[in-house]
Amino acid sequence: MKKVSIKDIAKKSGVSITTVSIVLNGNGAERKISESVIKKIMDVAAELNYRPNQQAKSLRTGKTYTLGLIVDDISNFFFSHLAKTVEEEADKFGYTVMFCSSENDEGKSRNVLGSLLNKQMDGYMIAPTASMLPEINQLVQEKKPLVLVDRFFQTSPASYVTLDNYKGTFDSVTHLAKQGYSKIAIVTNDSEQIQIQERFEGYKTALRKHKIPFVPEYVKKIPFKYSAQKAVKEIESFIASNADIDAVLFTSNNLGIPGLESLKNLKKKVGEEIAVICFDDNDHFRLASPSITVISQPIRAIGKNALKILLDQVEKKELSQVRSVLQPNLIVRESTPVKVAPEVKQADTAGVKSKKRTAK
Amino acid sequence: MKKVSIKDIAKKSGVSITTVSIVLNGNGAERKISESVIKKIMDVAAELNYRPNQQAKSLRTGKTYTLGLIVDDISNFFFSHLAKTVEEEADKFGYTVMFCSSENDEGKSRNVLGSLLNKQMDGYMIAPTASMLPEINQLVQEKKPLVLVDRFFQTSPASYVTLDNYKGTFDSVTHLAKQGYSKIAIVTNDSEQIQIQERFEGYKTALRKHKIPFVPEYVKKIPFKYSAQKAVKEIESFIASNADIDAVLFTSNNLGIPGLESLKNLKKKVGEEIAVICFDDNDHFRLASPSITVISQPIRAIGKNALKILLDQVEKKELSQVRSVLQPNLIVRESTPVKVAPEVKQADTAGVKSKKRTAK
DNA sequence: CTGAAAGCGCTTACAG
DNA sequence: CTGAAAGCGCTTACAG
Repeated sequence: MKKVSIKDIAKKSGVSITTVSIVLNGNGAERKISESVIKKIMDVAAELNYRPNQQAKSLRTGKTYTLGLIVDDISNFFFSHLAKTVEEEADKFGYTVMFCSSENDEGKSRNVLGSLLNKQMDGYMIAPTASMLPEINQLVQEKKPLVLVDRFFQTSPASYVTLDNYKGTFDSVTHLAKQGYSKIAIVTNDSEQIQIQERFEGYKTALRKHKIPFVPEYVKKIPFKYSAQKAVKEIESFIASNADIDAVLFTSNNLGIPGLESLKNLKKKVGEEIAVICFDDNDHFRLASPSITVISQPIRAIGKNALKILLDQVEKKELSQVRSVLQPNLIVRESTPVKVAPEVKQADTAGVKSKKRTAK
Repeated sequence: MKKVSIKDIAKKSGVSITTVSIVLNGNGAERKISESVIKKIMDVAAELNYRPNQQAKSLRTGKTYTLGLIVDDISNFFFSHLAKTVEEEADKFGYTVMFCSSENDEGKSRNVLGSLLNKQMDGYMIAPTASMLPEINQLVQEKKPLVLVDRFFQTSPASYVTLDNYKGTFDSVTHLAKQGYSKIAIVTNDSEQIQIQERFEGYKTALRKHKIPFVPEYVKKIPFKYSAQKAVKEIESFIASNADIDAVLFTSNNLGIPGLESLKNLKKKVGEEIAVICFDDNDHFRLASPSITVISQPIRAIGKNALKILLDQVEKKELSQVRSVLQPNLIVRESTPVKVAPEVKQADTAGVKSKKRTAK
């Protein structure tokens, strides 16, 4: 009753394992195996409830039909939805996906990548941490199918799909400026990661364009490693000590949720006392009262694109670097109304800059 | 430059592959391989950037160090958090996890289970759909390590970890009754799944206990398959056509989010015009205004327990059925204040039942 | 202390 | 039309 193999089927059908293998792989007709033998083999296989051992197949053929996905944290809204899409799409092509969380940790990411490598994934989809650059380049050099998601390295030849992060924050600040806000804080991550940098650049450039002075005190950087609780505390004291800001931009889901909690704790009325924009949409931002204006990422498109790029490599259809940059989508909701300034000044961007702020 | 194997290391070190295998598995000392040979082999392996082929190892040893996880939908809050815990814990023991979404679909779940089976997982953790019963029993019969999560089959000898679902809804209704509500609706799934049934039982029993009549019109069952949008519409018309209800209980995250959206659309004031309790906690319920009273599941504990049960089977430490039932936690928030009835009746449960409702 | 050989379950030229 | 044999990259008795 133990594990049935093609050997068992061969014996029971009275043919060789070669024939069984051919038939089971659907090449019976092509190889002109007789109808009766094909039927016999199929029947016996079904009867014995045969399951091909993918390990053995892979060892022989070099294909595992398994893809490895490494993200920061699978429970994060963005990544779990990305994983869903990737899995759905992969399934269509007969691939299963193995996922790992890097926890944004150098050691952990090295470990999980190593273990995926040992398990011979057919391809790798990775949201890399900064420390992974050497490994990423090594993968490219070894010509392993690989696509980076959410982030990438400017110096690396690895393919990637990412968001136009710059545009995301640029559009946010532009929207805030148009609504009459001029004391726009940004809460972002303390990270060298390209997407974080670009979000910050978009913020600064948009301020300049709208003639709003850049105020270093309005910038808060939270380390990735902080727990949500710790982030809440930090953001709370940041907002409290900058009582004059009239708008705040959270550059990720992971910052926006704690951010809103901070504002709730401080009893700052969102949309009235302070305008809020968050990166990444989610249920809470949509359903909150007031609902939150967001920069939404086209998560499904990101996942689909990345998977396509990856499978094109796996199937050797496209091996050169492909860079896919998708556009974010500003969804205006209730948290960013036209500003009703105490001075009842016209909500005109040009007019707002006048009052030069002195460093505190 | 292609794939380095132990053969390459053997050649370069001038020893046999047997010796290489022994050393690489850390049994060099035990097998009394000379220090110098060990060092030589290790050096060569490092130099060649050797990676053991897990496929080959597995084929030989029968262990893949991979666990399969099948859930409804990995992007769902409950399951993505469960996945995170499972992955974290598995990693501690050297296992990687492969996840699949069954999408609550008979065909899809059969497919994903089949492909995991072919890939020879060391163990299976499954949130089974009703249709999976035969496959589940087959797994048990074949003595494959298996643990069910979130749901189980009363007739099946498979181990499981689940929530005391009955208590979850029972406590909810009790809380509502104590707060003075007596027209308590329930929005649940249209499903035979045990956990759904139990939640419904808890609701009915609690009503009886608090002498609140059970009103069939107050029950709304939404099919699993409905999209969130469709659920919103259904719940909206349900609430609209039962204007007299004073409280509503959503028996899952997947119902609570659309449910709150419905109430928002209807401009029904949560906590004032209608009390709300949801199953499963999440960011939105916690941060909403008013915040939502919930029955929270100890997701981490569920994941940890399930993984332990599974690994105990994998390592043959405990092979008999183990049933783990964890307790839910009622977190009272702002959506279920003491009822201020128009009649200013005492918030006394016994007194409330008086006014007999006529079927609409 | 170390190595030759068998075998895990498959596929794939090659031969007839 | 079908089969014998080699081999994928490992581990593991067994022998010396």
